[in-house]
Amino acid sequence: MKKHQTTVIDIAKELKLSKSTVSRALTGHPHVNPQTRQSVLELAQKMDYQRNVFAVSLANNRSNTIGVIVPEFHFMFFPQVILGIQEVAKEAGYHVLIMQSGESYEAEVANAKVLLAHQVDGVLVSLTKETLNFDHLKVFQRKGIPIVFFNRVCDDMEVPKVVVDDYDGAFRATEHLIKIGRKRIAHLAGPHSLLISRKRLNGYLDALRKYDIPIVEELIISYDLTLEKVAIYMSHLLSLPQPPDGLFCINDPTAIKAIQVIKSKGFAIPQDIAVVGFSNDYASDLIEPSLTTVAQPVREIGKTAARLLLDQIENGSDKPLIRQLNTELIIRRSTQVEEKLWLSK
Amino acid sequence: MKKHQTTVIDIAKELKLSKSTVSRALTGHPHVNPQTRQSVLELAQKMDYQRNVFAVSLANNRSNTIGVIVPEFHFMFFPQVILGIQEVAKEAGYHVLIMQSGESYEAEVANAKVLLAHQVDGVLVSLTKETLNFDHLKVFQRKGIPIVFFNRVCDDMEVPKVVVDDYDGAFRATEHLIKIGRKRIAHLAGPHSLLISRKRLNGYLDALRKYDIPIVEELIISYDLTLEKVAIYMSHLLSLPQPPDGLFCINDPTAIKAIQVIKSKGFAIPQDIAVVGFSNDYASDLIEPSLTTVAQPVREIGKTAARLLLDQIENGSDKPLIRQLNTELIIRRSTQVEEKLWLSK
DNA sequence: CTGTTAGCGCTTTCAC
DNA sequence: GTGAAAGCGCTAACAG
Repeated sequence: MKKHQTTVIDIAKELKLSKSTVSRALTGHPHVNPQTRQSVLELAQKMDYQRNVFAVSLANNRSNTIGVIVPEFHFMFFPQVILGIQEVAKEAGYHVLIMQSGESYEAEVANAKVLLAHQVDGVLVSLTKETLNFDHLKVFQRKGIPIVFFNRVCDDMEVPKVVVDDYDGAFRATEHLIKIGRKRIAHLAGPHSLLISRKRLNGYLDALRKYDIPIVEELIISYDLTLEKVAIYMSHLLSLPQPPDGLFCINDPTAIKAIQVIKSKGFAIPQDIAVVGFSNDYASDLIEPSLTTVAQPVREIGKTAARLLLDQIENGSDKPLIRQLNTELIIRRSTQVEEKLWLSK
Repeated sequence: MKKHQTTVIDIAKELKLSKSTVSRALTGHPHVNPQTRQSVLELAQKMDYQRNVFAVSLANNRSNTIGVIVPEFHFMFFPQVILGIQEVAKEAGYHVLIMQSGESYEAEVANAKVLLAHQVDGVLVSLTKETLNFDHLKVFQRKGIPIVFFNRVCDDMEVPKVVVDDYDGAFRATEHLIKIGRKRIAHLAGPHSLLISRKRLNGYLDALRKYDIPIVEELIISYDLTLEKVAIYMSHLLSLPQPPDGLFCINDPTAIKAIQVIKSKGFAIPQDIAVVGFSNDYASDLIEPSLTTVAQPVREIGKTAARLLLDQIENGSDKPLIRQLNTELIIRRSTQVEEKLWLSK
């Protein structure tokens, strides 16, 4: 059974003070007799006193809490971003409420409601791949609760966003494949609903255009990020009369899965087909061959987004600026012939 | 700027009702005119009305929220467990507050305070590797707030716990190494502070004893799970006059790191040294050679822990039972000679 | 420096 | 079926 929790009144009675004084002592208000404060603090400690945030929030009409909504927890990307968010939030004295939507639009809507009900002072959100309607997020705007998007951003809303330069990353990844002599470069793209899919696709296309490589429709496959399907698409690509000699994947999990399929079909990487991913996942350096990929400053994304949000909360600045972080192409063995490897050591 | 949020009073005024009636209509109280309820619900919808959980919790003295404290987010284990927790909690109508301690005892203490302040109805906790004092958690008990440990459990407190059979898993992992003919089996163990380290160590020791393999002190290295150190320990082991021919690691990240070191030193896996991990991490099937490991029912751990907690919260049952889930030995190439591989296909 | 008072938004008796 | 009033625990003027 839940027992009675000790309140300021309990402490006040015990010390024959008023609850206001106790409250002041506890919150570190300046005009309190050091003696008084001392005894209040001690007694509070002894009685397991714990400020009831609900009462505080109710009284202050602010919760000192920010909410985070991410689409999934299946790979390391979002957990890492959250680490960055927590770091900044903690420093500023904010709690973080983490919600995870499991890539479901409905869950995202529900999560938004929960955060709203918890009176968060602001929200950081990365959309699910299903999200096409944004009413549940516009509610925050209407209520004047700052919102910042990161990674999977919403194009329809004029709020700050933190992204990496997906276009540029994809461009350079593709350019790298071209520079090592690949001519038939396939692209396993993400769903069109996600802006990042479209930006990465554009980077890929423009790189081909720049180097006058023909764009072959059948080499571009857009899919819903359900990893199981990668095997199907890769088998298809590899069984084409002219299979690709290069492959750029929307993200690392996709690329890693693709590598497994390619190897199982007896193709050599990178000799027959060179592969590039996107994200620099934990596993990309572990597989054989290690994966060339576009690294994102993951933790920095979280920190930047959190800073932007806190800035809005505390200073009310709300220019809908887009903070674009840089990516870095990390070249590993999936695009590197052996000789170069020796040279670089 | 945060704007005025719509309250029951706003709705009441608009509809010329009392706030009590509005409240009753909103909460689904039986004695309300269906007509009235209908109009209240509609207006609430239209006005973006959102129940203020703080006010509700304050009035009800319960939050319908459970807290979760995990040591880290660096690998997939805890995020996956949380998925299981959320699944069960959601179904029962509870919110989940996720806190992450970054393996720091101090952060864990702070996290416990936050949860306390948020009036959680119960807590699920997995300890940091630093945690040796449990006062911050005993506070929950004193306040009558149910607590359930999982994975990294506390031996000092009489509360329900959810673990996997670490001893048995370690025993079978070691036995497997013995059965493929290994005689000098090293063990990279976790810190003694963690019960799971001790249990896995015991499983390892007992397996050796059962098969009359001498226990060699110099082959057993206990470390603090700081992955960077694995290289040092492995180099040491491999440079012994008689290097080990088998290796059992406390967890998969350790084993994966060990494999990289072993390969870089020119030893063959599994011919020179066979390796077994623990957890069946996402990456264990991706590395070369793929890692034999002890799989844990990760999501099930979360679900079981959540169910145990909800049971305590709602029915007050609080037998300090220990729920032990089974592990499964997954044999992969890090302990398998090539021939067998062909046979099994 | 400290006490008094009102009120945050909601639920919940107790009347009618 | 609905309203009035009290109270959850805390903060924040306003007096003194």
